[in-house]
Amino acid sequence: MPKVKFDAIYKDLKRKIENEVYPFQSLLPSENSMVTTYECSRNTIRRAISALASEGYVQSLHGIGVRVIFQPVEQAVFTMGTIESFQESAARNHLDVTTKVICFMELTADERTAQKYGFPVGSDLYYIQRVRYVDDKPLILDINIFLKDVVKTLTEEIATGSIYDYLEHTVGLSIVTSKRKITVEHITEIDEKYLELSDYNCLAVVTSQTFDADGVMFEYTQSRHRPDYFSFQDTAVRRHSIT
Amino acid sequence: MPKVKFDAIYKDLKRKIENEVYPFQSLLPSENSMVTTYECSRNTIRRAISALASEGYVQSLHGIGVRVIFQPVEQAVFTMGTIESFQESAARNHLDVTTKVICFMELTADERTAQKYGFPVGSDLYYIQRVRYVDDKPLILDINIFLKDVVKTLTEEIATGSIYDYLEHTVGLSIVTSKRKITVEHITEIDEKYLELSDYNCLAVVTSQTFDADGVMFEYTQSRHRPDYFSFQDTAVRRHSIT
DNA sequence: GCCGATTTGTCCGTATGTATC
DNA sequence: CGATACATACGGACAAATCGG
Repeated sequence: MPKVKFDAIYKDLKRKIENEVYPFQSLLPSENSMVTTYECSRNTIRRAISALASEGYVQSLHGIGVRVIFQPVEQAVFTMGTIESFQESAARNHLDVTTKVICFMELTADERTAQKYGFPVGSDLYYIQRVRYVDDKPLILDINIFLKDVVKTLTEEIATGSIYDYLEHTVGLSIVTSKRKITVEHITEIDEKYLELSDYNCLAVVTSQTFDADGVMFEYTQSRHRPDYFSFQDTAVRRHSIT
Repeated sequence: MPKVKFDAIYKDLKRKIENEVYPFQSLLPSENSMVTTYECSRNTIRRAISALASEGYVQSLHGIGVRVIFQPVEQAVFTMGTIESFQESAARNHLDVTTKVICFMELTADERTAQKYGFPVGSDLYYIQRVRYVDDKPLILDINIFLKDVVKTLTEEIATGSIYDYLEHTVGLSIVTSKRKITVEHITEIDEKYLELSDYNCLAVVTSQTFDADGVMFEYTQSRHRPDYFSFQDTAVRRHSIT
């Protein structure tokens, strides 16, 4: 159970929206009424609402109320949205997942490597290539580079499971911010070798840099997705400061 | 000038980070010290900081401070990130932009159309196809569908410019939430006809639904991007509630 | 290992402004 | 105009994490 109040309220509202206790297009109870039902301050209610708004669940309307704009979506086979690991995404969709490590090595960043990935020259790094299978179909080619200083001991066996699980629970690293970029690129020989690309000659590439709680970038990842199973979702809210 | 206090502070900090007054990896002044420099309450400071955090500019570290993790990026030719129009993106990068309308029609949503795009059956719609050129290169094929009730009068001439400008300023519509999905799809005949795709056989497709202030979805857009000029950026922050 | 200073995290109560109806 | 509802802002209180002595 979340012991943080606004988080508990956020989760409660989210659940009620997903279960259509508050259906699409309806208004949530007013902030003031929620203050009494949840026995908290209005600030706390507003924090929960703004979290929902940033996920595209609701929309605040000045002078009117907070409207539900969530609609249950037809989930693509593999959808990325918030910052979650492959394992988490797969689990959310009840999919059978395996991972094969095709390359596991340690290296030191030379000038070119440092420039390309953004690590300091001379850093000790892990370089890992993995193929991700969902229901025995090879869908993703992952290239991970980790800063050895931060992730400490990493083995091929750990890489077969969830590296993030390892980092969060065993090493005790709390992952915080992640910057991502999505592009579409021509396939390479490696892509062709490991992914069953049929007649696609390009694929979706998600590159991301992850920063740990000290603000150091400790991970660079490139996920190369088969187009037919790739989907990325996003909600954007425009600040209505139309000056 | 922003007359909203937290927004002014947000913009000031943002500028200082971009100009490296607060350089990469440094800590911002503590919240309490900013309370005195900006002459405001701590809540107001915290709102500004959290806006910066959600854009990947800074990272709050409990008990330590707020670390700058912004790094000036090599901008791709055309980068999408927040909810901004094609025109705005282009202007931000000082690009020369033209638009050609290749289809402009009105139609009424039948069963199939309504299902496919999420409009109510029987809605009156505008259906528009446009090609976007940047420096005379055809980069994007846009398919827009608008709810006629909301956008009122829309002409081919308006479609040649920025439809959003028209909607915001003339019709007075305040656009608020937008849900997007990014996929990679095979090219169609129309793509081939209008975009110079060289040897790519697929492209990046961004579909989005936009909701107005009343929570009505009034727009469905599919933007089909040439792979070599497509880039989407994103920052995700994980709530550290590792229960 | 403990303590205290610093710093961010959560929460409260209140006041005032502004938009809608 | 008044009632309702969200938006912004203030100031204060206590908790939790970090770090140096």
